[in-house]
Amino acid sequence: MSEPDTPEAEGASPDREDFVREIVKADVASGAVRNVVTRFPPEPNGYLHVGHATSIVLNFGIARQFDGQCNLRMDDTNPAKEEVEYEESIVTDVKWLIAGWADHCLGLKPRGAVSASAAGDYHMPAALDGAEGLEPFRASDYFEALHAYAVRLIGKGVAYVCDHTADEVDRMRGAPGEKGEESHWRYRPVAENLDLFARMTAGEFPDGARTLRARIDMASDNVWLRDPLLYRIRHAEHHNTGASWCVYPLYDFAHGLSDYIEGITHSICTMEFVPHRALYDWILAALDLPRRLPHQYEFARRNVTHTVVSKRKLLRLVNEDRVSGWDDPRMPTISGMRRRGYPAAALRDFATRIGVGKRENRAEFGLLEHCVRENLNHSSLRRMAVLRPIKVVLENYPEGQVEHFALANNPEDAGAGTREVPFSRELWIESEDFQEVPPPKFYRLHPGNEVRLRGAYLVRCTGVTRDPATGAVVEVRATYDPETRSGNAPDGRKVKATIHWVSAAHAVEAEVRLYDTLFSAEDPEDLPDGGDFTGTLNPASLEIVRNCRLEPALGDARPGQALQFERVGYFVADDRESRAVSLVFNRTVTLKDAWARIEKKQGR
RNA sequence: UGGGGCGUGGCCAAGCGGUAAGGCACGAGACUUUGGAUCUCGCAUUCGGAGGUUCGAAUCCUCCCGCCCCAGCCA
Repeated sequence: MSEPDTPEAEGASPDREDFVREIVKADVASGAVRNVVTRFPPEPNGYLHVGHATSIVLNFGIARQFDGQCNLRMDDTNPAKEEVEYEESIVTDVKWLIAGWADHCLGLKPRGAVSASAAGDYHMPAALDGAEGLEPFRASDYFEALHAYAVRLIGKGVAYVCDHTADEVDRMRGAPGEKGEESHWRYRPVAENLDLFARMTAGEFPDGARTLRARIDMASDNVWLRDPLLYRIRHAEHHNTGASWCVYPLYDFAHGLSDYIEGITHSICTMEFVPHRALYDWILAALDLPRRLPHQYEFARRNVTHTVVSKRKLLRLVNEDRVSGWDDPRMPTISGMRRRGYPAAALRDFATRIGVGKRENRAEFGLLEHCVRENLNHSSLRRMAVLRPIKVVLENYPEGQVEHFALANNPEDAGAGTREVPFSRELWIESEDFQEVPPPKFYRLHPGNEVRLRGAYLVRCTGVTRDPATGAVVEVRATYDPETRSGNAPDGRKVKATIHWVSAAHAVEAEVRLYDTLFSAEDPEDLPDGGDFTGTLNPASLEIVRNCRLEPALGDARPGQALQFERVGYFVADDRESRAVSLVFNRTVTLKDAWARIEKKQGR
């Protein structure tokens, strides 16, 4: 089959074929669907996380591939759990994730609620691109429409007001495998239902006193078809509609109709909603709607090792101060990953690589890191930073002399230019780059050995200076070869290692935060009986290193700018914590470390 | 014990009756002024299991096994 799809803005992740795309493609080919419209409908009761990211990439990716659109919608039908703070973070995160990739597919709407057409249809298509004052769609902007649809259902005799208590309803629904019991009010006359529903809406009854239910089949094998609840009474203010309502629709009633109102063609959700599909279809079919009906398709939620994505658990981490907040760089939230320095394109690449399927899955965290490294290798500025400094004195380098070396900002990208790095007699090097007694295969600095100082000279270690009291090495002594300026020896001799350095006199100090996975366990939720997931929290997930010595160019690092501290890892200045007095850098991800593997093999 | 979904290498995942893609991880080597990057090579005689249909089965049929979801007035 020919592939009309165009090459990607980011060559690494072409839109992949998956079962959802196959369905969409077939619908377009058959003419069943003309304009593809998907939607991303989070409930604003928490911050978006990696799982949402994969859903965003799927939904916007499809919109993008088929020249359609993807509506951002707040699924805000529960006034008790939702907040504007979350809504704002969701908009920010979605825009950030799709920026430069699918912005043109983002479906938004003008302010305000839907209203009915003359024919009584409720339709709210996305606003034209570039229109003023757009905002996300909101299920709460359909409350009026939803209510009208509920009244129609009552009028058709397929919905009724039920007076049973919550406990009774639960009990009468019956367990899977047995039949349910019909409500005493199941055959209430239409007029009485209409009156009661109006009075529920008017606030005559307390919370929980009555509900509106669909009359479907109490004997169904599918428990979601056993007269599901459509509306409940909640005397609560809603963050969008204020005190206008005291009855609120439930998910199953609101969702399919919201899809219909927006003209969604493919409503993609996760596997746990498979049993709900029959209800989704029932509601839409029962209303005799004039326009094409949306359809629901389900895929398996994507999981990642060493983390959790349940909102309840993420909320606990925040509330119990296990992390500094929703955007703690260790959090699997989009805002956390952004703050940690993960590029949006890397997240999209990750989502594309793990694919879309119906199987349970848990992608390795290492794959996410791979995607981040691959992106950053091409985009980050190289800098030198010594995290745990030890001083090296070049015995034969003139005191007071300063040279400047022009080092490439990115060897992978000649266009990135160079910057000047000062060099002098006293330097800081990484303490782990010096070993007084070198282990096997250790090519870096040790007495008698010669190494290259990146972009500068070859130096040979001549010895150490010790603290007379403790005997500890306080300083490494070395000589440099003036003939090796810029790193090559005229006699052609080779060194096996290149190490990074910072001129002591010119160094900038900073604090660096090293992150590891938040949880030690691959699956933090796979617990021995009765255990709590916080028990698998990684005690070493954050290490703060102070008094790091950085090359001067890092003194004015711009927050958000991707950096590679050569030989150490990728970093980003923290826009929240950095102050003039002490810069703070977050480690995005380490560089791959072949030496660590050798050490491991050597059993150390 | 009802209904539904799913089982392809360590992880993810193509495959849609014609003889097991790809990525990550891992291993070996080359190259290297980042022990980074890059490059090369290796890595499932077999697709949860057992039968059957077929010239031919991961793909079709039957039975079995395993895992997950569903009894919120949450989404």
